[in-house]
Amino acid sequence: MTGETERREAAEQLALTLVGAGMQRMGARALAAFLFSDKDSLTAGDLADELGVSAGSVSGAIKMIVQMGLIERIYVAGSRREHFRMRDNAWTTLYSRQHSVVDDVLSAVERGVDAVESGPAHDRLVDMRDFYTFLLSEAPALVERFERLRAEQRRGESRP
Amino acid sequence: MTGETERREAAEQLALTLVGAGMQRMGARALAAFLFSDKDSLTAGDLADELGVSAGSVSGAIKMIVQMGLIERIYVAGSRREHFRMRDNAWTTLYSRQHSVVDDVLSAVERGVDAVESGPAHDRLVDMRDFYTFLLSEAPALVERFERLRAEQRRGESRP
DNA sequence: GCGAACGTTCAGAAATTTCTGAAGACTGGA
DNA sequence: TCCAGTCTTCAGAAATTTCTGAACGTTCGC
Repeated sequence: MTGETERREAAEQLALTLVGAGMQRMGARALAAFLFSDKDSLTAGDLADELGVSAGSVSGAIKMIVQMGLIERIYVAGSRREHFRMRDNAWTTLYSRQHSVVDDVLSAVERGVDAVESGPAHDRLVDMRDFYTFLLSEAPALVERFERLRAEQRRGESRP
Repeated sequence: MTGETERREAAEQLALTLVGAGMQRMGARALAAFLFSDKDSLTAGDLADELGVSAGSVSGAIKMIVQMGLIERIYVAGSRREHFRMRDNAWTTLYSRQHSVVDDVLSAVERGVDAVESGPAHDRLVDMRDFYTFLLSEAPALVERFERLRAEQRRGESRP
């Protein structure tokens, strides 16, 4: 709908929001660059130019969002450089991985449940454990439902 | 099951895990103190003693976890101090509030969808929007399901 | 092998966050 | 009104995180 300036601004705006949501600054900016790029893939050098930061920063940012499962390396014939692009199922992947953080919390809560005699504190810890256990148990079905829904939408679009 | 030392250790362990999950240090320690306490309520002074930190730090930590919806102020007859305790539905509340962060992200994504001509970037942004919109739409039903489940469990326990 | 193009690592600089302690504000009792 | 107890605020100190730039690998073409 608009020009390059608006695109950049929207990208930076999204990056800022992600930082507000707890993401690291450079990782968020790099992610936004991937989201908003019409190229098939970006290299570390592309990112450094686009974001105006050092190669070192880019290296760290890429490492982070690769390990979050949001981008992946792809091999481009005839290019020696490392190309990256967003993964197809980036968001459902991210959602699932975030639950491993919940797993860690749950382990710590479990330890608390064991360490505390029955009483108010014990009950509170059990409540916390029960809720997050429930969340974990429901997550896969949620993702599955989303994917089914999306598949249906796609079918619907292709025969209009 | 054990003594005061184990309880403290389990509390500090949980606090550390929460920090790893992105929570602020002092807020996490205060929250753990509430979780692991058998008292009906804690005052700012109690917390400062328990955690061994300044009144200023405690003030900030309490403000934070109140605003997260995890603890609430209660009025204790005959005491001039401010008493706090964990809220009954702390975890479902937290889960729901976290989604207002998602709301912010969605707004930024929406802006991106508008700012970008159709093409790969546009498609990517639409994908992202669709997933998080789906998550938001499913959250209330998820919480409701949990509460129904818990209510059933409680009924089961009371007539054994 | 050699050299050039890229990427990574890491020590230190810069920026940011977090904590403290002192000063101040509020509350209820005398 | 004054006072004592309690909590909040805020400037600056301390700790932590983040970024840079230079040195070091790696890889590929020649």
